[in-house]
Amino acid sequence: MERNTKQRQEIIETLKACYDHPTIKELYDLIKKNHKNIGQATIYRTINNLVKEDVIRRVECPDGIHYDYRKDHYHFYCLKCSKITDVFLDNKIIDNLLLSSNLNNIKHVNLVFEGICDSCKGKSSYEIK
Amino acid sequence: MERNTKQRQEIIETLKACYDHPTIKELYDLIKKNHKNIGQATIYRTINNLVKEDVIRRVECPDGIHYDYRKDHYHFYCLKCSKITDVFLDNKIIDNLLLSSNLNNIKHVNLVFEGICDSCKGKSSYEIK
DNA sequence: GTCAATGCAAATCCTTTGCATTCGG
DNA sequence: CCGAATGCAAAGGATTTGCATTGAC
Repeated sequence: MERNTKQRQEIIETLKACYDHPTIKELYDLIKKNHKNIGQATIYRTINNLVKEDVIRRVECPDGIHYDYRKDHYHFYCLKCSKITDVFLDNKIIDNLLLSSNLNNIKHVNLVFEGICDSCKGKSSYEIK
Repeated sequence: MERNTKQRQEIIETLKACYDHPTIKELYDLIKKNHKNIGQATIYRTINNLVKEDVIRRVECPDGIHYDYRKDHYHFYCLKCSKITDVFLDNKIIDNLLLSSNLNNIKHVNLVFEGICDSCKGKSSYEIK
């Protein structure tokens, strides 16, 4: 169905090579380096398609939407420095969660732990960004 | 610290009376009915303050940010009709989740189950909005 | 009386759309 | 070739900001 264009390939490859959960703007800036006349409408359209096709994942955070190529884990968001880190959970834990929710037909569990990361822990007064 | 202004009261009361997770625009339209010259900048500023003060909660969904006055539960989002419903989970389940995440200093767990709701279940071809 | 909060308008930022052109199948 | 995807520019929304004024304390 979807055409395997240069742009689509580049977007997927860039996100795959990227372990730090870029926003769409960050992704656009990264891709611009290699492919300098890609249009931002292409990024928006392609990213939205990839999410619908379940090729990539949206990570919904307090500071906006980030994207992740990998889909086998969940996330931690630091309320102080906004850093996102991967959280790997046992399947059994998620099964338990689904079981006790009494829901069915769940396609995806959007799970973000929010708190203060270790390196921010020691620092003085924090402000939620 | 924060002044208890008419506008702030009205925003809190409106959200408290509201069980359907409004977006900021929906909240603005609701409040306009009673308080017709409130400025939208006030809504934005106040809502953001209330989130920081942990008085209200952001609900991050595929179709954008919704707000909830109540904080004792989680959410289900229907990928077909975009309806949000409350999901109550036993504290033990969340404790387990936190325990197996190996994280500490977690202030809040943002948890949204995404899937197809019962009333959309029967319907034909669905498209993720 | 003071200063934080408000209302208004403008500015800014983010995302989508229209359309002519390109290019994958 | 054909039609879906692209690039560009403009439109459309959403959110923030500057500033004079108001009102909570």
